[in-house]
Amino acid sequence: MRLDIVPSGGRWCYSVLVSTFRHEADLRFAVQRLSESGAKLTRARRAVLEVLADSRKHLSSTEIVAGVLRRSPSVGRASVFRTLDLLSRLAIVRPTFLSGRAPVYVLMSADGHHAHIVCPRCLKVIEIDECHLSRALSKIEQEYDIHVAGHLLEVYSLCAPCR
Amino acid sequence: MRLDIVPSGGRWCYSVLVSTFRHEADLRFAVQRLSESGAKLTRARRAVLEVLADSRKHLSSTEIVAGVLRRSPSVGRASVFRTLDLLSRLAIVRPTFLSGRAPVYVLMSADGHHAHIVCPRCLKVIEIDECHLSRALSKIEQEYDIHVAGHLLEVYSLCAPCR
DNA sequence: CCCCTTAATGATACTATGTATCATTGCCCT
DNA sequence: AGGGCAATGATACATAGTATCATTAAGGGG
Repeated sequence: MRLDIVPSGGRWCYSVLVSTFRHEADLRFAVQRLSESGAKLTRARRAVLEVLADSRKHLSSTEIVAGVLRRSPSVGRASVFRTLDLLSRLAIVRPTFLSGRAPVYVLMSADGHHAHIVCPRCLKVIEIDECHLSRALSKIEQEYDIHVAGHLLEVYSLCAPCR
Repeated sequence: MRLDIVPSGGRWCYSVLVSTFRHEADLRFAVQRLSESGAKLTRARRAVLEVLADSRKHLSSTEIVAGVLRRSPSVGRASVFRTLDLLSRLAIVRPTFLSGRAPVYVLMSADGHHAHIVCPRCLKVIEIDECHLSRALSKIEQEYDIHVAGHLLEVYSLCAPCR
């Protein structure tokens, strides 16, 4: 079972991840990466992925647990956390600290990157589709003699209404 | 008291921040930003900053609490967390998830940015001094009509020994 | 330089988040 | 279809972070 595409968030990750699944395609991609890694597609894992895919907003671990219990009451709390850890190791989600009370899981794209803008006043999050980082990353690859597997970019900036 | 340069990490941040204070200059910058914000420079806050400044490695909230208690036994647990929250709101530190068991606080530079490479195998962290993002950020500023106040870049890549 | 205001503290008790354990189940390969 | 073993669910637990509130001390104004 191939893991560690990105370091696991570990204990605290679960409480701070929020989903940005927005399309059926994201769900299919996640299921595929899961099965490619050798992990079994169990009821608990399916439930977590479905909750993430169904949500139109970022979810905290608490919200994910609640959603899973609503959908599949027999799924255990611990399995939700285990699944979030797994998804995080597989770079399917990535925990970030967006706001104090609503930490979130962000979904990494298929090639392992994610970018968003956070407004520090209203805590709104704007997903960035194209982050224009390829040039900068090439330079970093050269300088540090590495091969970039993925990246997370957070930009802090007031949004238009807050300005 | 001007806050919210960057959203507070909130509850979970404290356990996942790690310091990257490495120079006296960083400490002075932090003290200055603290006083500029209107916050008082108390014994508890001084102790937290000194622990961060003294460490040559990333620290979890638990390690920070321990370090503060060693240095100033009278400082209360809660004040350490309150201070970490404050520092995070002032963009002096920023919580990130580096590894499962050793989440860390990263120090933002004076102009509000930070970048590092994380090796997903050995969890080593390499700080990036120059991240070459200015061009990419300009494009993002144009596209989204924002003025970037700071950013965090995490690059995931195996380090040389692990490759 | 010493009050005085009030932000901040420290102590305690508490809540919430994540985890170890382990007997049991069910996924998936052949 | 069956069996091995990954994964589960339940429970109890450990640890991280917070609310509360009486008390203290930072630091600005007089």
